[in-house]
Amino acid sequence: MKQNTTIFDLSKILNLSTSTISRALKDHPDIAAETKKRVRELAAKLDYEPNLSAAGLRTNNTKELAIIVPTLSGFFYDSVISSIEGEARKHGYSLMILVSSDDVAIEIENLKICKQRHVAGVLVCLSLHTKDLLPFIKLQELEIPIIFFDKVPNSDIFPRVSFNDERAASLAANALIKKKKKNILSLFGNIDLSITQRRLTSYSATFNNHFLTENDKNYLFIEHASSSTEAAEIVCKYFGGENKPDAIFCMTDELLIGTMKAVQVLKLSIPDSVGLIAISNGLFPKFYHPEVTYVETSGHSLGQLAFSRMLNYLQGNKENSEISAEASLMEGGSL
Amino acid sequence: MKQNTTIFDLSKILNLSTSTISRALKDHPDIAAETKKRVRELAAKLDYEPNLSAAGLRTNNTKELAIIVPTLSGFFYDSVISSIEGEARKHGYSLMILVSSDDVAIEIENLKICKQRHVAGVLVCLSLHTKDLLPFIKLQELEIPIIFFDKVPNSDIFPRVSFNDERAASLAANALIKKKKKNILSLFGNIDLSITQRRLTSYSATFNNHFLTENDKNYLFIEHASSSTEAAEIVCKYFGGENKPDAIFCMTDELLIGTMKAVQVLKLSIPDSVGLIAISNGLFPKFYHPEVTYVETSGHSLGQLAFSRMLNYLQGNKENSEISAEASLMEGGSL
DNA sequence: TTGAAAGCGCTAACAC
DNA sequence: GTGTTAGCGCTTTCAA
Repeated sequence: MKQNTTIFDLSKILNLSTSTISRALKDHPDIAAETKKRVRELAAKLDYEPNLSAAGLRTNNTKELAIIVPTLSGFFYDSVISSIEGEARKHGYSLMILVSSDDVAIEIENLKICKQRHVAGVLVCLSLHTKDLLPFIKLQELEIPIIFFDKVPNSDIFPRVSFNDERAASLAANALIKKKKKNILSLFGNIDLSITQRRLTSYSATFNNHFLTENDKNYLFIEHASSSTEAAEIVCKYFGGENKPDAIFCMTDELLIGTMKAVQVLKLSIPDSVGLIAISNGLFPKFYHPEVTYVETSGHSLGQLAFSRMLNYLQGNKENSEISAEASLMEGGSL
Repeated sequence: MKQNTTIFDLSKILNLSTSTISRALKDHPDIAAETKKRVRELAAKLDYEPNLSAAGLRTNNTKELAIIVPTLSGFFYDSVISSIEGEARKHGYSLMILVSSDDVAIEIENLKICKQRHVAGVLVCLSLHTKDLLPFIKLQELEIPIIFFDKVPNSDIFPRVSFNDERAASLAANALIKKKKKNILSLFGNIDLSITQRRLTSYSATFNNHFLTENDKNYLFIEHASSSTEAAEIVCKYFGGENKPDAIFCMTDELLIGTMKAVQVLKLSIPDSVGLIAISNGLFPKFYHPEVTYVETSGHSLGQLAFSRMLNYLQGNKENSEISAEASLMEGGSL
């Protein structure tokens, strides 16, 4: 086995001390330019790379971040992770990935791993049923910053980054109002989730406010589905009946996929026989023809925002507010 | 700041040496059961967790794996990573994620990070245009095992795990032959990629072999597209003409997505007016109605296989062969 | 401008 | 069955 070159090897060859080598490699101002040059050249020649375990042990700065997500194979977290990984590398951090599978026990295990590895920080999207924040608080007490993103706790002792769900939902509602849709099948996710509650409340309120002032009426058929299959079934049911909706709203990409499958089954023509709008990451709407009009809640932006807050925090700016990533309407041809 | 509990803290409280603590926590046979119990109880009480940087430095075993992928936001690598992360955690390993963005320079930088972090092993899917294997060889010389998956080098000094592309393509071809399709629009990816070449060669050969013995004829329209948009354009072109194909074959999910968009534009009825088959990860075919018949090349299986080879390698079984994950036909209703 | 020395937390050879 | 000790590779204080 070829041995790894260490700072000690370099010091012997150059007749310098290990501290000089260390400083030279870090471009420390005390070291003579000539010395730095010699050190750097030899380091390059011998393929020297610092051992980050050793440095991390010594300085208690591992330059490693962790991200905990409920799942990977969705259509969302991959884009968040991708965006954070890129930013992290730019700033000299590596990214460890931990999947909780929406299981509280695994989530706690993952936090333990973060502690064992002395990560510099953790980005967390809460699992579906996390109630107890104590494990997170304990980690924070050890000076490991936690930034919550997407599914964030209702607690102002943590920095949080999420979407402006209220605004996303009202943007969609306004788009439907503008198109004078009257019978709108409105598909929401599991009602127990706070994201569903926020989106639903704002969505309903937007319609109510409008029809209070306008001398007009419309009907919202609010339904809840927790999978794309369920969404498809609901759509089929509504379009099998007499009073067919003139528009469909989908709260998530998952529901959109189910809806579009039903649209194919029913051979509905979009937007002629029925209009369609969704809240989406932005990927799937482009896979259909006509492309689906959607309110964008982009994983990429959320990732950027989460990472920049992490960086701020690491630099000492420890603000614990919740910040929202903006949502905006993207016109396809479906409404 | 609350200090982290160390083995030294435990040793002082229990009046034992650090080595006894260390051994007790590792369930070393030399240590008395009673001692182990006392140590474990105190450790639990004080929330002791080992510092893996320190252990890694000492033993040169970081219990951390890295995975390098060309991209995350596809429809494939997320499932591979998800599967590997799960297995890795089960076996006490963490997973660091590195994205190369199909950029050779970033790929090399990523290997440097692996070296700096002294990872226990690296799982690599090559970037599109990697030619020089030297950086990988150097890493292997440092006793950091590398398992290539999916896009693997043509070099038998590394363990490799990939799909049996020849078999996947011939399965698809045989399904088309069985349905007596005569005019098949066959969409392949970029011809420069070895995966395209393997799939195309086997696909064509399967048809040729069949029509040598049968007194029958058919026409393959072989086209290459490097994006879903291009695929959609090609499909539209063919169905705008006179001699419309009676089936479409898509080599990847990306091409399938483009094809399905074109199908919606053209309002083609599947499978009545045109049959459809793809080689796919298995996710997208389920999003359409009827569900698309496909040959499955599952990211999940590939991940499992890659991890198990890594584990073998770490346990000393250093075999450098290429192993194939099987492909199998999944019947939807599209052919 | 450079060096000596201590120590981060852990493990393991060796001693008892 | 337990303790002593050295050392993994690095950073950093203090001294020269």
